[in-house]
Amino acid sequence: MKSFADVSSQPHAETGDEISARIHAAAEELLEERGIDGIQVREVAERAGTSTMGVYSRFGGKSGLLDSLYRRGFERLRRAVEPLRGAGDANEELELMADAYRDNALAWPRHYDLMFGRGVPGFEPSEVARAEARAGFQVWVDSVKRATAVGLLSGRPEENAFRLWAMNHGHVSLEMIGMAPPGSERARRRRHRSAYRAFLRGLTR
Amino acid sequence: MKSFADVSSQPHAETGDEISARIHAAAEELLEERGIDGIQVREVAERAGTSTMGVYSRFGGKSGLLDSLYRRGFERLRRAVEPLRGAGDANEELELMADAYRDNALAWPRHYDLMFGRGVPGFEPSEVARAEARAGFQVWVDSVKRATAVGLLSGRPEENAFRLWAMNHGHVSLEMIGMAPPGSERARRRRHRSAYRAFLRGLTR
DNA sequence: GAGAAATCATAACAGAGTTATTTTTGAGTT
DNA sequence: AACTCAAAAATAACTCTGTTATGATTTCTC
Repeated sequence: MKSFADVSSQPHAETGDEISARIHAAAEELLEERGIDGIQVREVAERAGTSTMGVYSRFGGKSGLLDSLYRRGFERLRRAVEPLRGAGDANEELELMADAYRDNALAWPRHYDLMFGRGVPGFEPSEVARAEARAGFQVWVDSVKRATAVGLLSGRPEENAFRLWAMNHGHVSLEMIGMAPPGSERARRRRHRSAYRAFLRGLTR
Repeated sequence: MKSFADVSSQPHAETGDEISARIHAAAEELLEERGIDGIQVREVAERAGTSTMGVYSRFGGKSGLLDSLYRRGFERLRRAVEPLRGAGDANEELELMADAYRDNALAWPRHYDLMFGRGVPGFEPSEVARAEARAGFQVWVDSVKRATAVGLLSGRPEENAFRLWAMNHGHVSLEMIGMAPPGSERARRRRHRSAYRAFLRGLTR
């Protein structure tokens, strides 16, 4: 794997043809099945019914493929969280979003690894991909704004949304590498949720 | 890199001889110089003035070497935080520890990557190494206990210490992958510290 | 319908971890 | 002091995987 910078303009799989979609799907399958280093160009190509060159002509190589999966991961996360806007009052909305964040991460753990860099040799997401990832963050900002408007939170929404994200990510991430205190899924879920509540109390003036 | 499980009993570099120490030092140098995939067995061996086999006979291969670096990373983190016990009142102590956590992570970013899995192909730390890492967590628990005793925090110390850790890790980790809102080092440091303060408010009943 | 551009299959290349083989070294014994 | 044998080291070979090269083929454009 030599260069990553020169493939950042590769098309997202969504926009491609049938074979691109199959390649993408095969890579995604392998990702969750075997982890990030289970994604091998030859294997992906074979599963997609094409040759290794297909991955190069369509995605610009492994890096482009990973970039595409990265974008898919953030897109999926956004789609899990976005529909919750307006669900219940401002507090319930944020609580549900925090839950959804954790659920999504644990449902697609290897994807989450990719999105936050765990286990990825020399991969750096392209600028477009990173921009998309950050754009998904806007959903959080919006909900925090709502909560601020009704007096549930105080302070700059961007800052508080980032704190909320950091709290969520910190918990999920430590949980996923086995550093969280032991406990059942129920207990861990409860821990995450109560962390959200403490977060809320701390940011309310 | 084929197996990781069978090298977990390799000695820590500390306990080894002179050449082990040189190998370890070379690997550490390469880690911070070039990142995790800059650690190449051949290069490490050459810098240490030995042959590639030295890495195998002494560390059991690359995985054992990474395991040793992992342990070193957590040890260094512990050593950065531990001396702060008893520094100032319970609140100042925790605040200083949060600062020190961030400082250590940013001073040794590639090490931090290794400790929390960023960019590491198929590496899984050995059980001993993970146990050591978790043991370092006890320092936090102790300080949180102190804070709880003086009424600064309420709730189970283990839980709160974990939340504190998760908050710290979430912030540092997002900052390191460039997902934090833009700002100077001063601004980012302030953000991290104010997150600690909010954390504290949230956990005080 | 012809030429050009992209794509595909196959194979060759290169880097890096690992294993195998041979050489050297060093301790213990007589 | 010479010899034996085991451990460690050096060198080379092996393998896996990302990448690039090379013709052949298909597809798109004019």
